[in-house]
Amino acid sequence: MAFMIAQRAFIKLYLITMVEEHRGYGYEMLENMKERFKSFGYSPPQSEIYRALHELVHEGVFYRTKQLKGNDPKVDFQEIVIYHFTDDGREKAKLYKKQVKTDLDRCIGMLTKAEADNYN
Amino acid sequence: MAFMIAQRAFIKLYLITMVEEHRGYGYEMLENMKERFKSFGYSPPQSEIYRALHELVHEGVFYRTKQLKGNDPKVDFQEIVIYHFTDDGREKAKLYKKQVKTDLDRCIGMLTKAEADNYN
DNA sequence: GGATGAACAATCTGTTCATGG
DNA sequence: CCATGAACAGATTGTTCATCC
Repeated sequence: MAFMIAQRAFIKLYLITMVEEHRGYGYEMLENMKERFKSFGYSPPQSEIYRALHELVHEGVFYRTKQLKGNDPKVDFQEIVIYHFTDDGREKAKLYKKQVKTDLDRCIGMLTKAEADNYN
Repeated sequence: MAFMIAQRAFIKLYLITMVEEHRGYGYEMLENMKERFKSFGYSPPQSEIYRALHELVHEGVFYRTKQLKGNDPKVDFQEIVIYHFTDDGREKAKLYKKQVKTDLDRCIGMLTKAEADNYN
């Protein structure tokens, strides 16, 4: 058993939730996470977001489509990659989230214990 | 800023507290931590304990003395390494613990937030 | 600046090996 | 088995570079 939850798993958890909510593409999700954790002084590195996305694709949870960001190609040629659940991806994701939940609880327990054990 | 607290820091925290309480040597502290976290399925690896101890010595927090485990050399020749605070080690340790406390709080906050954000 | 991807280097961690009583 | 230490291999991570619009 590992010590703490890995950053990778933590990010995957958020990515899955964001895809559930149809927030689509990498860069946007990166900015979203940065904003959420700004007050914690944590800024997920860009590379980790993409690695996590690639892994989820590789694991058969997501598949990718490409589209232009703007609806009118004349206006914006920026191509973005959108992620969607595969047929059994939703089920896989559900299971994954369940496992992560267990791990989150375990980590919170250990950290709380450490505070109790080491500070008055 | 790193994502989560490092295992190294977590272990150092416990080592400092244990030395404060005059629980002396590496192997014993290892067993102690294993026992404490057994229910969490976490078993700190032996190498990490020693690395953490070496670092604390290197950082000038601890110094080492050697002694035989049994008081009677005829009974037990097992040599053990005892750790003590250096002159300014106590102060350094206090500061270190303070920093770790901040980090523990931060981590608990992030993990709790993750549960709130990703589960119902 | 927005968006994606890959390469690279550093760090951290887990397992194994080595030594001795 | 108790006790310490080091070596080694692998995984994770952070920074940087590359590319395109």
